[in-house]
Amino acid sequence: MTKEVSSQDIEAAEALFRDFLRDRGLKYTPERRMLLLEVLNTPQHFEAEQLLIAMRQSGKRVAKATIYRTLPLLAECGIIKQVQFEDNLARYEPILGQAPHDHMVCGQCRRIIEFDSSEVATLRDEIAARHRFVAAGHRFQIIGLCSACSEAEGKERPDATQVQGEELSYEL
Amino acid sequence: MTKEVSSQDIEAAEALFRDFLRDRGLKYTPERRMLLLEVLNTPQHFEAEQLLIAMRQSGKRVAKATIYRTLPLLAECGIIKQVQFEDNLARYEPILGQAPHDHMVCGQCRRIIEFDSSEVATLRDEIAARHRFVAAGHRFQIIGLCSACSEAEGKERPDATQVQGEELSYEL
DNA sequence: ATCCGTGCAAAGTCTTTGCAAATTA
DNA sequence: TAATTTGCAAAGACTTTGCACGGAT
Repeated sequence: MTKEVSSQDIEAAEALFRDFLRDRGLKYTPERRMLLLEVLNTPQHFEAEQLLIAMRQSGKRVAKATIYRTLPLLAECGIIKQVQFEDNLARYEPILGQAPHDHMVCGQCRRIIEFDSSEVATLRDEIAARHRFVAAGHRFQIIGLCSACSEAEGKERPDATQVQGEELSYEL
Repeated sequence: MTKEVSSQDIEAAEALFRDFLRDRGLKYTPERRMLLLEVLNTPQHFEAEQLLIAMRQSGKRVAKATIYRTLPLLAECGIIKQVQFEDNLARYEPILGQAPHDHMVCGQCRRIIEFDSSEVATLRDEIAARHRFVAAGHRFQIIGLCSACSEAEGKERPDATQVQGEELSYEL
């Protein structure tokens, strides 16, 4: 279930990032490139720490400070996006070729299910318009119980394998 | 523009909190009572620090640790609710007699506008059902520009007074 | 050559925790 | 009386920052 990233996507991302940096008088350093590649390889949400560990395992060494300094840049140029869950922790997710989506979080097993956000965006724009507000984006999250947990109601936590359907789901 | 809290509301809240505590073998201490009252008096969002300062000004002294320990209790019994904005800071808002609402945040002036969340809840339930997910709640936020800021586009930050309409709005 | 970036460690924020003394039920 | 709370300070988790050296244009 690993998200595939084509070499085309990688090139596009690199071009995007490089141009973004150049336009601001910033440099495309090996560290930034390594981070970009690592991020593109990350199937889902991640936080600074996880990225650091993953990189160490592939022998790519960067200081944590560099990660903290680079993530905002990647977010600003639209390669990744910050997402918030209950724990107030800075998480990010790659969004480059991804269709806009929001998340459903199971309060029991912490499983996260993504769903297309177009309807939400439509409603968002309607509501915003009513208040003479110009919507640029939104943050939406449904909290509840996934099918497995609502069926198990009261029983022990079902293990992840028994519920993997065709749905894109993963854990916090 | 201060939200009025009737003595009835206060009594109801106290009863709620007291019962909640009793049911769990916890005690209704003067500190918890002071915090409850202070929270009910807070018109909008607040964070631990603000609460502490507000209380000091009214001569009510409690340790910050007590605040951090009490807020989750008030949230658990439905008197307040945690809300998240961009900065990953623990904010809360009183929700006792309030109609469910979500927020619109102006990325320019940080003004926050509340809006009824019933439509969002409806859409949420539809989406959840499609994924065999049982929705218990949601977190929704529209990010964009408020009317004042979108008109001022590119100019300096409009000051809060010039845009106070009938809308409930306040700042982060 | 100049300005930017990295690493490292120190400093910051916000939040949680350990403990002894003080309270509540 | 027995168990919970509080206040205080120390500890924690996560993030930011200062600085000297190294690297990019």
